[in-house]
Amino acid sequence: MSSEIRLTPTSFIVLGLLEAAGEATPYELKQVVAAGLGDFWSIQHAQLYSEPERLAKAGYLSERREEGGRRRRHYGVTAAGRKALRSWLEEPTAELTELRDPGLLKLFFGADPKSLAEAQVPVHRRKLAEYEELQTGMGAATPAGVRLSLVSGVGHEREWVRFWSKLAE
Amino acid sequence: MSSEIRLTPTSFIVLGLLEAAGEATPYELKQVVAAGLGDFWSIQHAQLYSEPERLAKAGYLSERREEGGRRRRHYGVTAAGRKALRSWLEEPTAELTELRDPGLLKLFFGADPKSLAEAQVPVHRRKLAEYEELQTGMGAATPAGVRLSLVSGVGHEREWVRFWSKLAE
DNA sequence: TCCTTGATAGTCCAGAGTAGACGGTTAAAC
DNA sequence: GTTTAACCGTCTACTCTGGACTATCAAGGA
Repeated sequence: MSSEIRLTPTSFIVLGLLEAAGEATPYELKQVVAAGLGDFWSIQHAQLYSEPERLAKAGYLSERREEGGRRRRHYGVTAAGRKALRSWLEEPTAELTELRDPGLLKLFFGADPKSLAEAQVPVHRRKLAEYEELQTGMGAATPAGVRLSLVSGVGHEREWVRFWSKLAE
Repeated sequence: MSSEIRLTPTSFIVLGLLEAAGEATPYELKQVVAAGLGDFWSIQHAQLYSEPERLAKAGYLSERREEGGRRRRHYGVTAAGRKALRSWLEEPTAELTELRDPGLLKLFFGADPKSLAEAQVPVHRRKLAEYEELQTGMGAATPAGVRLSLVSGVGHEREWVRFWSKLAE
């Protein structure tokens, strides 16, 4: 509740995950990210340790540290944190996707389309299959936002497979 | 040709652009990026000043500085730079796209799909139109890689328009 | 001729994010 | 009990970001 800090997408990821989880350690956050969210917004594991600390110092999270052993830190969202998350969610954004595709970059600069495509097709196929499997595994309890994000992910992976497959011919 | 440095995507963007341009100042690179490449891999203008300096110090670029006035620095690719670029281009990559979409992130965490979609549809439509216009403006001299990257961009923008339009209903 | 204005061009810095090495802790199996 | 593998956390060097700030130059008007 002291210094004002800039809230970045990373901040909202931490706030959003903690809001859903109730309370969690950085390690638990790391697992949640690895289980799915990481596909939509990659984040370094070290940040899941440093960012909560930063947010706690600014009053957005509460921190409880274990006494012995691993001395894990458990974080929870405070009222201020909840409010910041709400107002971020309520504000629609007109920002565009930031696309960073190493393969596309090479293609742009003149790499051989065919050999590039041959490397890209299988990984995109695999990703697509992974998404589709996640989709069939979702129950009625899955939040709408999570479901819709996956729909988007599937659409884009299909597009990639289409694109690279054509180049592979 | 002294210190070894890590070559990042930023490095290859600078090398690739300079290879195509022959020789250029950071400001000129900035304009090229703004004219198109920036859509595929965003890069901060300050980096177009610092990165060439870093590359020059490592021997990948030559540097010529104007004597008077603005003291512009003109950079060109050295043999070592050309070699590094070539071997990067020759190595296909299996890395996946890093997708960073602020709107999708909000959706994931429970933002209202409809109002989000209403903000997203117009900007994606505009981007799509911009890409299509670029496409029609391309001549026979346009490198294949540039043309193909645009094809990919169009495909993804269409996908975004499709996705958000459906949510806007 | 000098002045204003706007486009052109370059520098700087604090702080956020990345990549990955490294080191401790714990439970289970042998 | 000791080994082993999984679990968990910290650290550092470096890259990248966002944006403020300053300087240079060309053109047109007074």
